[in-house]
Amino acid sequence: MRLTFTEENYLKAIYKLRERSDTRISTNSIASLVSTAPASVTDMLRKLAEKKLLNYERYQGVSLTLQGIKSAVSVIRKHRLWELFLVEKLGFNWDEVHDIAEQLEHIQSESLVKRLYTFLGKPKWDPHGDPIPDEQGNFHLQKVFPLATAVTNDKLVISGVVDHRADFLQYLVKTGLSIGKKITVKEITAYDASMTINILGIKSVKHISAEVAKNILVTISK
Amino acid sequence: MRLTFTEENYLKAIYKLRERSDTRISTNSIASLVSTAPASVTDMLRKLAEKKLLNYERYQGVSLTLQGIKSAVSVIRKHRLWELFLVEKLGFNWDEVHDIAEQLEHIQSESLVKRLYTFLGKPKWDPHGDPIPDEQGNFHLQKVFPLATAVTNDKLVISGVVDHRADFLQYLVKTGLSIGKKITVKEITAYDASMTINILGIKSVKHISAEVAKNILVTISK
DNA sequence: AAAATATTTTAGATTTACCTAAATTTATTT
DNA sequence: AAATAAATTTAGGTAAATCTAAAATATTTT
Repeated sequence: MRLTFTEENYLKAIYKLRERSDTRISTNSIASLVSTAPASVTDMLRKLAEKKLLNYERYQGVSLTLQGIKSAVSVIRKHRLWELFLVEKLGFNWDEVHDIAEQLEHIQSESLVKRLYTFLGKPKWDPHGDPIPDEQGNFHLQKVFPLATAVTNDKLVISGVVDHRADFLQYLVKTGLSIGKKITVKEITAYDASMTINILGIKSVKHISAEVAKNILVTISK
Repeated sequence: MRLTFTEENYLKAIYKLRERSDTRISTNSIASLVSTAPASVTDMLRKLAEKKLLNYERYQGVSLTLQGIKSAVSVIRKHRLWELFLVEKLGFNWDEVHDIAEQLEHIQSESLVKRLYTFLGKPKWDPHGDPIPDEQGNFHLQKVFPLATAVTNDKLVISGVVDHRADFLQYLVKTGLSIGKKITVKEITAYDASMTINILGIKSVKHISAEVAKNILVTISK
């Protein structure tokens, strides 16, 4: 089924809300994610329900159908592949690519996605550390957790972020905390939960606040 | 000025019609190029004239303003850069890329175009042999003419096509007549203007009709 | 130059995605 | 369990890009 630009954005937003928490997905939360009035969301939900992309009963919230999930994942896959392309091949910084990928994710061509995927070396992760679903829509699983929950002497790999805002990403880049970097937790200050960490290959240690640690995702380093 | 997808397509169509012949650009010809009803074209022309992208007086045809030309050339530049990307980097055949480039040409990001241009090695020609305008919108000039106007013993390089339809391009590929190929005109049959040519590096000669020769563009080989 | 034909424009609708304001339903307080 | 507040939907409209049918203008033919 061919979807419009706007329909795809709604499905993507609903998919993300579903991922973010497992409470009911409200009209208002969708409205704020896609930046429209709640009344417009109601219109669109009715339309998408008619197309069998989601289940909707007035006042009762929504849930994606299998078809809706597939469409959303396909858009997310394209978004992440394009982001990786922009960073890896065109040399953009990872904090500059979001808006361009928001446009590119709607380009319709199965063969284009297939070739782009191969061109990029069948990647599993995008530059923000988010997983890229495969052709069947399956995500490559990995135990990702916030750095804030780590303990002293943990050896970790930075694999993503919770907060995707540009100023946070810029701070990370400046501090040398980019995706893939291996770090060791040296010390955790009890009273404010701030952390002292070492970045592999760098002599000095870095001190980061609990707030920052909450927004950095890591995996165990083998 | 930010233009919509549709506005850009109208400007591109008008630019192409202007290139194709220097008679008046009619409402009907635009309508057929953008596949809409003439009445819709009238509406759009009025709108684009209001935005100072073209000069329009009812019943008198249109002409692009400087601003309109700039916008059209920018879209054409993006189209051709993306086509080259698809062929050179993703391995598409040159007869498969048009529809995808029609979508990609509308992605809005100056820095993306700049980086793509550099990534592709600041190219001057797209895979169909059409010139890619530079950042200032200037085309790299070259004396390109139809193969049909060549004479016996001319040594030429295939540099483009007049007819961009898929079946013609497929015929060319199958016959070995791709962009950049060097050829020599061996014989021209007087009564039907068909040609016998030799492709550099191939022993046998090829026989092509006058119709085909009219649709192949060549330059003098040095 | 009148008539016939072709082109172009106007008039009036439609569809998509949006809006605001008012009404309705659900959730939370008191 | 009323009352109040919050969330959601309905009602009625708008702008962009399209359409068909009819009217106006231009061009070509006789």
